[in-house]
Amino acid sequence: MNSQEEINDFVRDGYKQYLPHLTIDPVIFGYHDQQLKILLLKWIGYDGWGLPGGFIKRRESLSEAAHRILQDRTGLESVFLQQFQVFGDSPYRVKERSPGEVSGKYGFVVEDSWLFERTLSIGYFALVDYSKVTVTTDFFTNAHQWCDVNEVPALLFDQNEVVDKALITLRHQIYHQPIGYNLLPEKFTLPEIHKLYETILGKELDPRNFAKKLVVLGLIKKLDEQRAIGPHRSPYLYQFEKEAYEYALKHGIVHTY
Amino acid sequence: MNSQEEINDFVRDGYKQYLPHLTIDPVIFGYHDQQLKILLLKWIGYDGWGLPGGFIKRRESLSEAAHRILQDRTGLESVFLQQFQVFGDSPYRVKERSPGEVSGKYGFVVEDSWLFERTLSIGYFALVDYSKVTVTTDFFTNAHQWCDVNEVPALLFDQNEVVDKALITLRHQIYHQPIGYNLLPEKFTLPEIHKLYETILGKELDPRNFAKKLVVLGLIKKLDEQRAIGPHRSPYLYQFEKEAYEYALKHGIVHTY
DNA sequence: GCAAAAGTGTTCATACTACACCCATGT
DNA sequence: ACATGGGTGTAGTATGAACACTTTTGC
Repeated sequence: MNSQEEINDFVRDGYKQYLPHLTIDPVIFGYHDQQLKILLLKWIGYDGWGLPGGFIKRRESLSEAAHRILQDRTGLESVFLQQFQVFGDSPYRVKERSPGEVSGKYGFVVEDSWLFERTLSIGYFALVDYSKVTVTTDFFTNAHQWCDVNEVPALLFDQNEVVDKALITLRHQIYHQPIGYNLLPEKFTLPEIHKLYETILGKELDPRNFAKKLVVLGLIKKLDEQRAIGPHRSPYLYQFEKEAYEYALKHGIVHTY
Repeated sequence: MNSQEEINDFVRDGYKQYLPHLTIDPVIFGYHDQQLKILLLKWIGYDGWGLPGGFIKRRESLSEAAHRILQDRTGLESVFLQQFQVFGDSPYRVKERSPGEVSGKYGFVVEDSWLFERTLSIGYFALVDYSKVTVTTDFFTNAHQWCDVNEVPALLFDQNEVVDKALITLRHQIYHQPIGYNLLPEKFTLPEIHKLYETILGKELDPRNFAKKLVVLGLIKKLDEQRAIGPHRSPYLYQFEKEAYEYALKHGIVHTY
């Protein structure tokens, strides 16, 4: 969507193709090089950073929409992607936007548009390896950045709340579901997965207890190979146990009363 | 909403007051007399049981809408009410409804209406004491029942999935948050709260371990009173520790790695 | 041999599980 | 006295937390 004609059509008639009042705003967590970042786009017209986002097509299921939006932005298919909350309480989510807020900022004037109406946002979060991502911007966005989760600037609307909640959900979830399948190479070392967990949780984890736990849960198995890593002892390689991993993804870990 | 004029107005022009394409469908869990039930309504025109539900007003926050809908149906304010998922994947949630599916069934013909358009549903669940509920039906619903969670009939659209997911979420949540404040009298006995947990979880819990846990967590405290219960030993009364309860509600219980 | 990172085992404390008997009450 | 439900304690097991030294490797 980049020709002026397409833009006009989207602004004027987009509601014929998309459901109004609803957007999907994915918080895309990218892990790479021992850092956890989120993808932000610079939105023209608002002059600030915000989440990628998109609308749901009228004849498309909700998860299809979420995956499509993620793929349009990042080029990735089949990553971990999960719905976590609908945002509809913030003042930004209740009021209409004024035409003046948008109109003119894109270089043309719009008097009325479905885009000015109130929109709720369905929050999703995704976990990707950001070195594999090719970010695509469009007419409404002219830049992107991978921003450290600890240094998120003020975002559009209530999106800081969305990001906070996504991070809380991710950290909560990591205690109940395995992660890493999409973030690590097929064969990885204990220090690698250990660091992944530390980075996501934002705290240190005892390496012995950590390794023990993963093995006891049967999520990973040690291979008979090692990786050379320069002037240091070669760590062993591990693999996820696919069945145990899938099972834990589906049924969760732990519970008591 | 019961006069014919109001109905017509709602069917024709309701979209001016409400957001289209979105409903809130609360699964209202009612506990009473050691049974866990959900509230179902009989929907005219579909000739089947379904969840209560409602639309979001254009100038109303999402949680206000959820509470309003709950209150309209049950008369209750300030109960435990929580969003858990948006449903937009089932075939019922992707296609439009045909006018023929609705029109005529209410005793009048409608050719086109915002109600025929695709709707996604935001799932909420609530926990109430159903002996305190006064169910209100309206033009579209002509009966209600409290239905045991283990005997839920086939419901409209994908609502069985909604109910299943609500129950799973409730059972999961009970391990991480205290419940009972809205379901038990202010002073209650150990056997009462014990049975509450057993009923919700659908399994037996050792009474000694259960009581111990609640006390260790500091959620309840023993009072110096007993309740007479006929020809048996009088059980002690307990109260929730409000601060600990609120704290646990907000921050959750447990976690490890 | 040295610097840097990997690997590994044990102890202690806490939390969970399982289990059975006596007590209080009204009839 | 008896039937019914309420109340309580302990021992065994499993799990989590804390903690330090040795090994490997390339230079």
